[in-house]
Amino acid sequence: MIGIDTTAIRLMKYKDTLKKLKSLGLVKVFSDNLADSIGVSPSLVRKDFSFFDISGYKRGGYYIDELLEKLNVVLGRNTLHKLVIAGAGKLGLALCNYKGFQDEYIKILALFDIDEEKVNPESPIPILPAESLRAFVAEHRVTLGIITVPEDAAQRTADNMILGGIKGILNFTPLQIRVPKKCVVNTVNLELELDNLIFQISGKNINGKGETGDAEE
Amino acid sequence: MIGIDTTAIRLMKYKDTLKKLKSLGLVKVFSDNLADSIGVSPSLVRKDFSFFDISGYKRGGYYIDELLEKLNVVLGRNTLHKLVIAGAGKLGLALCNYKGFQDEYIKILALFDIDEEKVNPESPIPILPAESLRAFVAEHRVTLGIITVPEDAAQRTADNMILGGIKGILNFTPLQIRVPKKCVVNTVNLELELDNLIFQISGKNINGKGETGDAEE
DNA sequence: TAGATTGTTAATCGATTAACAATC
DNA sequence: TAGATTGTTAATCGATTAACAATC
Repeated sequence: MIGIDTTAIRLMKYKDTLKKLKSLGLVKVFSDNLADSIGVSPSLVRKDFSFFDISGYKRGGYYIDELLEKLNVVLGRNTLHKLVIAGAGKLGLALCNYKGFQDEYIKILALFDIDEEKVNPESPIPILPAESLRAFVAEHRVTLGIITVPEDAAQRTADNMILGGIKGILNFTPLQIRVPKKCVVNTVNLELELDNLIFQISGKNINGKGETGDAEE
Repeated sequence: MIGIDTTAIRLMKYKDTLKKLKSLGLVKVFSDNLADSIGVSPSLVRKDFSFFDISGYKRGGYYIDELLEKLNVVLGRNTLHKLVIAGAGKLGLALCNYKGFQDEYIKILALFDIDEEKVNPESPIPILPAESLRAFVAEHRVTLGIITVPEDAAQRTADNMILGGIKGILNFTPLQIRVPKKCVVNTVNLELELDNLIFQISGKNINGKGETGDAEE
C-alpha cells in the first residue's frame, strides 16, 4: 500500500475485466465499459492505454484479445519469472502453496530456511539451507524474492538476494528494507492492514472522522 | 492497497517513530522531527493532528506520551478487539500465529473451517466447524473477521460474519466482497502485490515507464 | 453522411506544501 | 524580549475528469 503505482493496479483490473468479458464471448470493448467496471472515468482508461502506447480504433473501441496481449506485455506477463522464498515458516509455506501465485509465468524454485530441521531438498518445492540462497539465486538467475524471515534477519536476507541478482523483493516484515536503486522492494505489512481496519471501525463508532472503505449497501 | 486511508497510515507511522523516540529517552517532539522521519512536510504532520483535535504547545512541540495516548485513542487501540479467522488452511494458521497480530488490544478467539479433519476445539486457539461461525461471533461479540477461505466461499462467509455482528473484515481472497455500508472490508490481494512487483521490474528493464518503488541507493 | 468513439488538451478536484500570524 | 514552533490559510502540485477535435 505504500509506494504502490496506482496506474499499474488499474491495468491489472482492466485485465481482470477483459478476461471476464472474453469468457462471455465479447470481442470488442469501449473505454466506457472498462471505466464502469472499475469505477473511473472513460478518459482515464484511454489515458492509461495511451500512456503505454496502446491504441484503439476510433468509433470501434478496442479488441479484447489485442488489448489483453498488450497489457500482458506491459505487465511483464509474457516472460517467465523465477521466484524464491526466504523463510520456510508458516507464512512462507502458505505463500508457496498460494493459488494466486500458481501461474504460467511465475515459477517458485525453492524456499530457504536457517533452521536445519526445516530443510528438505526432496520436497516438491525444495527447502534449502539459508546459506545457499545467494549462490542458488545466481546460478538459476532468479529475479524475484519473497521475504518472510524474522524482522532481524530481513535486511541481511535482502542483501543476499540482491547480491545473487534478484531485482524485486516482496517483503512481509514490517521493516523498511534498503536496496539499491536498480531494485524494487514492495512491503506487505499485514500488521498495518489490521491496524487500519481497527482504525476504520473505531472511527465509524466514535465519530464521523473515520474513513469509509470500499463497502456498499 | 485499494481504498486505504492514507491519513490513518501516517498516524500509524507517527506512532512507530514516537515509540522509538520514547525508547531513546526523548520526552518532546516537534512536527519537524516527525515530518523528517516519515518523509512528509511539517505542515502535514500538524494538519493531521489538528484534524483529530490533537494539539501541541506553541514553541514547545508535542509531549510524546501525551501524543501516543491520543493517537492510540484515534487508532482504536484503547479497547480490546475480538477477532476470528475463517479458514484454517495454511494462510489462516500462519496469520493466527503471526507476531504482528499479537497485541494487548487484539485477541484471536477462534478459527473456523468447513473441513472436519481440521476442526480441533482443544487447540490453544480452537478450530471450530464453519457452521458455528455466526453463533460464535454473536455470542462472543466479535467485531473483526479475517477471511482466508477459498474464493467461492468468501461472500457467504462474509455474510455470516456480518449477520453475527462483525464490523470489519480483512479479506485475503481476490474477490470483491460486498457488505452493508455500516461495515468495512479491506482486501489484501497477495496476487496483485506480486503482479505489481513483476510490473515494476519489467518496466525497469524494458523502458523508463515503469514506476520506482520505495527503494534507495 | 450522421453518429459514435478515440486520443488529447484544458479544467477540476483533492492532497500536500509553503507561508505566516498567533503565541509561548 | 527575541526566537521558535504551532495552527491555519493560501498556493502548489499531481491525478482525475470533462470537453472536444479528429476520424472511422
